Amino acid sequence: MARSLKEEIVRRIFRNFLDVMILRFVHKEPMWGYRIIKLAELEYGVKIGHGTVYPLLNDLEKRGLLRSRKESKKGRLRKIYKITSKGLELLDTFNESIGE
Amino acid sequence: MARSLKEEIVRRIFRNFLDVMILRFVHKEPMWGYRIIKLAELEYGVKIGHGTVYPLLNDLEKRGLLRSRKESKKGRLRKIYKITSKGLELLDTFNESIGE
DNA sequence: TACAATATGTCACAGATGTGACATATCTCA
DNA sequence: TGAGATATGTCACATCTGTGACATATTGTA
Repeated sequence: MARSLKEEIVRRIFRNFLDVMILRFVHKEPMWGYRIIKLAELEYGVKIGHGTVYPLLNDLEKRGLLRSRKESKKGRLRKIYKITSKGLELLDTFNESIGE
Repeated sequence: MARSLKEEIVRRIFRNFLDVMILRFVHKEPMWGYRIIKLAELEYGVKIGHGTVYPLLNDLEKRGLLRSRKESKKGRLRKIYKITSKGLELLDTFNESIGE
C-alpha cells in the first residue's frame, strides 16, 4: 500500500534533518535517545534506527548543541540531553531559513 | 574562512530539498532551469550544478508537479515551467510538516 | 573570429549516509 | 527462567546522490 504524501515528506524531513528534529524534541523537554526514538514513532510514525540516533547525539554534544547528564534510574543508565544556547541558535536559524 | 551558520543551513536545505525549493521558485513565477540556477546563487548564495537541476526538473514534470511549455526566444530554446495543483499540494504539505 | 553567456541534456564515479548486525546490561512480567 | 522492554554503543556494507565532465547549439560582444 502506498504511503501518503504527508508520511513521505515527514520521513524525508527526519532523514535529512534528524539533528534539527532531535533539537526540537529536546527543546520541548530534556530527554534521552531511547525516548526520542519512541516519540518519533508515536508522534510522527517515523522509525529511526538507534544506530543512527546514538552516534548523532554524541556528535551534537561534541559540537556543543546539546549537553547531557547521566542519570541512573535503578541501575539503568540514561543520558539526558538538554539543548544549549548554540543548539537554540541552530534551531532559530533553521526555522528562519526554511520559512516560506 | 568559515562559512556562516546561516549559509551552511541554506546549503543543506537546497541540497536535501532542492525539489521543494524549485517548486517555491516556480510558484512565485514560472521560470526555466537556467534562471533557477542563477536566482539560487543571487538570492541565496547557493551554487547548484546544472547536472542536478535539469534531470530533477524533468523528473518533477514526469511526476506531475510541474508542467512545461517550450518557448523559442530568437532560436534559443527555453522550457518554462509552471507549478501544477499537485505541486502546490506538495509545497503545502511540506510547509505544514516543517512548521515549528 | 573567438570567447562568454544562455540553455538544456546525459552519465560515470566518488563520497556521503543510513541500515542492520553485533554487543552489553538491567528490569519487569509471566 | 526466559522473553521483551529499556538503554546505549560501534561498525561494515550497500545504497543513494550530487559533482563534474562530456555534449550540443545559439546569441552577443570584444
